Order: sequence, then C-alpha cells, then structure tokens
Amino acid sequence: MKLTRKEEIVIVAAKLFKEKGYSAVSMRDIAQQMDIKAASLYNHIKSKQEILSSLVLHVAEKFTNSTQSITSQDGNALQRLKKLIEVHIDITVHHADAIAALNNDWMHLDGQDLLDFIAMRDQYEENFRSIIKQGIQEQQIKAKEPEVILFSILSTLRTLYLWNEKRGKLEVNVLKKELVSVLISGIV
Amino acid sequence: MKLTRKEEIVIVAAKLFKEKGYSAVSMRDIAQQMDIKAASLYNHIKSKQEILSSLVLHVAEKFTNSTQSITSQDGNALQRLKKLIEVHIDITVHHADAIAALNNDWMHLDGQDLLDFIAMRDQYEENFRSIIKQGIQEQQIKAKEPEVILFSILSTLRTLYLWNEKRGKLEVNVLKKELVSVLISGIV
DNA sequence: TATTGTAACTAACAATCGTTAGTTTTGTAA
DNA sequence: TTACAAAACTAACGATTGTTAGTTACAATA
Repeated sequence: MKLTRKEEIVIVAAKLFKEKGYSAVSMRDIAQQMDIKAASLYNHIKSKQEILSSLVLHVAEKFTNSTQSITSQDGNALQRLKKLIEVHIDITVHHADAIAALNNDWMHLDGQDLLDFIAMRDQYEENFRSIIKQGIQEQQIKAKEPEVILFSILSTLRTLYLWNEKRGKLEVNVLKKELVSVLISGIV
Repeated sequence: MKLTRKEEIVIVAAKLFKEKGYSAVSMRDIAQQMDIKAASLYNHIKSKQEILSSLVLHVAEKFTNSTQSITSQDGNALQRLKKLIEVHIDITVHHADAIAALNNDWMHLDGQDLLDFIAMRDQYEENFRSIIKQGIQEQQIKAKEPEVILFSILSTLRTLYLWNEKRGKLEVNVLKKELVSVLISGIV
C-alpha cells in the first residue's frame, strides 16, 4: 500500500497538528518535517485548509457511518452501545492523529467543509442519543437524564485518542472489554 | 467586586481562546472585543503569553489544591470520589473559559510557566489515581485496570466545560447527583 | 536520445503577527 | 485651576504567515 505524496503530507501534518494545533503549525513546519521547502508542498496540495479538511472530513465520515450502521442493525440498546464503544476504539487506534484534529481544530474548517462537518457531527450525536433513549424506554438503562449519560460516554470516547498512546501494553481487546464494563456497569 | 482592567482583558481573551484557540486569536482580536486598539492592551499586560499563563495557572492551582485537600481529608474512596466529582463541577461552572485554555492551550505556555503547569497536572493526576487505587484495595471499586477507570472519569470531568453551556436548565445540584451516579454506579 | 511528468528548488509577494515608542486624552485629587 | 496618573491613541518595527511564479533536477518512457 504505497502512499501518494499528498497522503504523506497529510499524515505528517496531522502529527504536528496534534502537538500544537492547526493554527500554531506553519507550512514551513510541515515542510521541514518532510525535508523539503514549504513551496514544494504546493505541488501536491491546494492549501493548508485542504490538509485540514482531508484529515477531518475523512474520519468524521467514518464515525458517522459507523453509528448510522449500528443504529440500522437490529439488537437491543445495550448490544448497540457495546458495539458503539468497540467501534470507537477501533477507529481511535488507527486514526489517533486525525481524531485530534477532529476534536480540536474542526472550527478552522471553512465554507462548505465546515457545514458538512457540522452536519455529520449532528447526525452522529443524534444516532448516539437515540440509542440511549431507546435503552431508557426499554428499561435496560437507568432513567437518568439522557443528556448526562450521552455526555459522559461521548467525552470518554472522544478523549480516548489522547490516552491511547499512554495505553502501553494494554491490548486492544482488553481495552474494549474493560471500557465497555466501566462505561456501562460503572466502577462499583 | 470591581475588576481591574487586566482582569477584564484576561476574561475577554479567555472567551476568544475558547472559540478558536490561543494561536488563532490575535492581540487585535482581543482589543477589538474591548473596543480599544491592540497597542493599548500593553498598558495593562506584559505580553500575550502573560494572558495565557494568568488564565491557565490560576485554574490549574484550583484543581490541584482541591484534589490535594480531598486526598488529605479522611473518608473512604467512594466518598472521596464523590467529593472530587462535585468539586470539579463547581470549578467548571465558575471557570468554564479558563478550563478550555487549560485543556487545549497549555502547550503554548513557555519556560517556567510550562514546567509549573506540568508539575501541577502530574500531582493532580497522581492524587486522583491514588484514590482509585485505594478504592480497589478496599474492595469498594471493581478490580478493573485502574488506568481505564481513571481515564474514563477524568475525561468526562475535563470535557464538562464544553457541555455545560448546553446544560440549559439542568440545575447544578441535579447535575452533581446525576453525574456522580453515572460515573460511579454506571448506567444499567 | 529526446520527451515528458513529477517533485524539488529560489525568490518574492502582500498580509498579518506581537510588540515598542512616543503622544494625547481623560478622570481624579490637590 | 493645576498636577498627575491611568488609559487610550497613532505609527511603525521586524518577523512570520500562506501562497505564487518561474525554474531546475531527475527518473521513466517513447
């Protein structure tokens, strides 16, 4: 699986964005990390913005498609929630840097890219919310404020990318099992 | 409680930093929001960096002191954990903008400020970790990976500032009760 | 060998950045 | 009214920003 030059640039940029954020990374920073001059980047990309939107929209699509797919499959709320958590972990393990940009730099998208992102994010959240509400209705989930439950699980999953590098030797399947247990059954 | 001009600047800057991040906010942006010119800001502050460090170190201290205080009081692990969550909510409600900077812009601190921040953050995390380990040892908390539990609770509390504005009419005491319940007892 | 496409280069652009210097306005106290 | 301090202003600085134009080096193909 050979990467195009553009893909290489996006990967390198993502790593830098993760460290300092989109705005604090210059085209010269990216170029230096690739051992070329900044102007040379423009043989492969249209703009700095394009790097960001490639990064963010691609992984946003993955998340939205996953929740959409799970929502449309059958299964009760808890099975769906479990699946949701596992899918999140899978995506995070493979796209940690892009997720950093999605979390922290999405607001620097502009024009249609920004609108597209927000639409996907809203749909993603709505799918998530519907699963929790289904669970409450079916009495599989405690009748707490759905928003509190949604927020709690969502923020854990969203921040997973940060913590995953420190994860060390904790194997993916162990992580899945533990996190599903903690998020659903609690810690007592 | 009349604010100094410097405090006003820090508050206004915090709001802007929260929207776009430290690097994407210019001194001219801050000035415009205060209806003055950028140069005038320097009658009150030393540098842009100083705004950030005022903002971040102040609230970092609050967090570290809180966990330190709770760790040194007596009580079992679950009582401490409950207290920890409640204190987090209190600080978040009153310093949402500063917490945004603490979460997203701490890496733009420099020199001694950066070192101080990291020291406080490490101590804070270590206090948190010790409470969870204590709970596992006393068999009040499930013998799961302590790091998974730590991470899960921590990321929920850290992201609370984002969600709190959408919290709407959910009263603080209700939020405390619900969140304590979700984070400790789970959702089933 | 000649041609072509890829990917690098140098040089420079206008815009914006944080910040400084020096000056003027404004409100308060003597 | 005068004096003084606080807080605003204008103008400009050198550095850095994203980006463009035009050119060169190199490898594969005809």
